[in-house]
Amino acid sequence: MNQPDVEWPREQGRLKNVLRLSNDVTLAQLKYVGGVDLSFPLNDSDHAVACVVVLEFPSLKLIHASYKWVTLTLPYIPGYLAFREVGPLVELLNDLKATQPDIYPQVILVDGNGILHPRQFGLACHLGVLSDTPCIGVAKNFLHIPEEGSAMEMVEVKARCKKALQKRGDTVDLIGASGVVYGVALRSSDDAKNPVFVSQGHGVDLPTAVEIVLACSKFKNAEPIRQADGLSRKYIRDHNLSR
DNA sequence: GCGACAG
DNA sequence: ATCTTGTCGC
Repeated sequence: MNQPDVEWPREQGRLKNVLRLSNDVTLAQLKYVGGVDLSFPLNDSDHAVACVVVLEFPSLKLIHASYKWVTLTLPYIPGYLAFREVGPLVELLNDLKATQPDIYPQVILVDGNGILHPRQFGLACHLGVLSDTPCIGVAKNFLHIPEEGSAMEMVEVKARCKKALQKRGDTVDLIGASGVVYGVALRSSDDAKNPVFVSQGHGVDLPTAVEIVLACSKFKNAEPIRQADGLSRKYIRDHNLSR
C-alpha cells in the first residue's frame, strides 16, 4: 500500500483538518519575518541545501541564516512538493526555536503555494501545520489547478493579470468556479511585470498575507525568500557541493 | 494517449 | 530545482 497518489492526498486531507485560515498575526506586531528555501547542486537532484533566514521587520535586515545539507528521497511531483521538501525545513525551524526563541519569526514566507493548490493544501500549509507557525505561500509560477473553470485557466489568469496589474500593490483575485478563493496574483514591484502568487498557508487571512508580502518586497521576490534563495545558493558554491 | 503542473 | 543578479520576452 505504498501508493503516493493514494496515501499522499489522504495525508494532506488529515493535516488539513487542523489548518487555520484565521489570522494570528498583524503587520503592527510583526517584528521578525522568516523565509525558507532549498537550493540544489548542478546535476544532482538527490541532494540540497535547506535554508531558513530571519529578517527584522520592517527594516528587512538579515539577522539570522541557518543551513542543512540534506539527502532527498522522494521525487518532485506537482501537487506534492511538501512531501519532498518539508522535512528539512521543519528541522531547521525546530532548531531555531530551541536555540534562539527570541528571534523566532511571527510569520514565514514560503517558496511555493499555500491553499492555491489542487486540494487546497500546498507546502506553505503543510509547513505551517507541522511547525505550528503562521506561513504564507509565495510562488513565482502559477500552479495549474484542474477543473476549476475558465477563471483559473493559465491563459485566462495571465490575460487578467496583464490588464489589471499596472503598478506595485495591484492584485487579481484567483477564485475557482467552485467559489473557493485560492489567493491572489500580486504585482510586488513596479519593475516586475509578472506577479507573484500569494496564498494563505497557516494562521493568516488573505488580506494580511498580501499586506505582509508587499511590505517585504523590494523586487519581485519577497526579501525573506530572496535571501534564503541567494544564501543557500552561495552555501553550495562556498562548500563545493556541486559535482 | 497527450496535455497541464509550485520547486 | 540548475545559470551571476533583476526582469522578461524575442
